[in-house]
Amino acid sequence: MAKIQAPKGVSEYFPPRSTYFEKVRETLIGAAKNAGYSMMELPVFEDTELFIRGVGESTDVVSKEMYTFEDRGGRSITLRPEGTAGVMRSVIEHNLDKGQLPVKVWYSGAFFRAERPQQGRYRQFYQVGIEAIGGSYPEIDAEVIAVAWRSFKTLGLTNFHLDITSLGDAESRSRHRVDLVKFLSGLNLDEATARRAEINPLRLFDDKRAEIIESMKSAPLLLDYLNNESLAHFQKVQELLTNFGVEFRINPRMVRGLDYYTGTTFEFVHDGLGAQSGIGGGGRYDGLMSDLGGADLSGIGFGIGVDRVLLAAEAEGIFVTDERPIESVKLFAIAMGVEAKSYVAGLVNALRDEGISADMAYGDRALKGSMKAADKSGARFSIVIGADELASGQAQLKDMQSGQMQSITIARYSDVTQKIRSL
RNA sequence: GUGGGCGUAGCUCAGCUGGUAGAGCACUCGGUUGUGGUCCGAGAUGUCGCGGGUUCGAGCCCCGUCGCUCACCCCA
Repeated sequence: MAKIQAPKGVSEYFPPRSTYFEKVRETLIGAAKNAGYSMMELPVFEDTELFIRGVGESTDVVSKEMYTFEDRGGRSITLRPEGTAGVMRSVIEHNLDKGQLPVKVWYSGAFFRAERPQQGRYRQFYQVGIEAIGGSYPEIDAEVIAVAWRSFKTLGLTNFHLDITSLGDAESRSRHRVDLVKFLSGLNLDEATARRAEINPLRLFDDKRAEIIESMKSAPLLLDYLNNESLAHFQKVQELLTNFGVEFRINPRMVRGLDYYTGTTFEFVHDGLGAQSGIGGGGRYDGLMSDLGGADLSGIGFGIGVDRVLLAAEAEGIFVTDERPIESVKLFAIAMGVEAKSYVAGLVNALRDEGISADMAYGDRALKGSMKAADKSGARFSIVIGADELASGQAQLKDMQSGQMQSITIARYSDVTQKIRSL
């Protein structure tokens, strides 16, 4: 029988690495909760129109990276390539924007893009994101950035940096665009590059080729075109971040791939990854809500790539790969002989009933093998129970770290649960 | 979509100018009638990615194909 393989480019996590993945995700979510964000659980597929209108038809994400299919009713469905559009749709649909503002929510889940996979880039990947909708105060910009910053710090990441810039408001952007296009027309660009410039002239700032980087050095920067209002907002955000102790650098050449961004935008970059070095990013979006048929509210949010943060954490040696699980059970019980087997199964079940984590050795392994299983499980204590122990009502409880043993009563399950709870 | 590298044990990999398949780790058992981590010994495990070709003989050479991977592009 031929083995069935996972579809190309998907990431999967299984023990022991899955425990690290979980730790990363929980840390990111924890930072969001800690700042007053509430959970939102959304569908992984949406009406295709949502992403065309929300993310922007001209973006690469929409034009060539979406998983789009027709459902049985003939509707065009797309597996979500990002999280913000879905959140907006749901907020509008359920009138959350008519309640108290800002609406602050977090989400976590799988996202899909049909790209050629490589290190840190998958066709199904995981993101944790937050959105704060309704309110264009600089304090919210600073809060959102600080939440991401704090989550990375809490994880123990050090080898990363934060780039920020402002794309200003529509007025600032269109003034800049005129000059930028004029500048680019004076450059001798190849056909593919010229086409990219036509779709989004800002893209050229992101080009990795040395000659393009060189010729873009004298290109007009959007940051220099911000009007007073946009500039004041951006300066306030910087001031707040500095007060918070969040380190950042202003990168006027930073480019984001989604069309909806306006004003403050930011990106977290890790230095220990391959080519896919962005571990998270986001920004403000002024017109998105109204474009999707909602109230004309501004919002700001970020998306953090869980897969990439895990890679980054591993690159920094945050997770020591000693095979021992980081989360383990309190007691590991081993039975010697058949009668003891059912006693032990009952004991483990009783412990679990009491909320005490417990596991056991199955089958007829030699004691040595069962002790090895106890060791591997990372259990805090182990206990061996055979005919002798059942007869005497006493057994040796072993501390797996120190190796010390103590005699405990096992006559009733409650004797054991009480004892274990007290340790 | 474009280019490079690689497919041999569960994992990481070795395998000479073609001659019938190896190591380390992990696993199981034993050394120590019932106490793990260290040490020692033994054992099990392979359609050498798949299909074809050349050859007396292919893991090795040739062609095709599938997969993985890294980079471009793009992005989390």
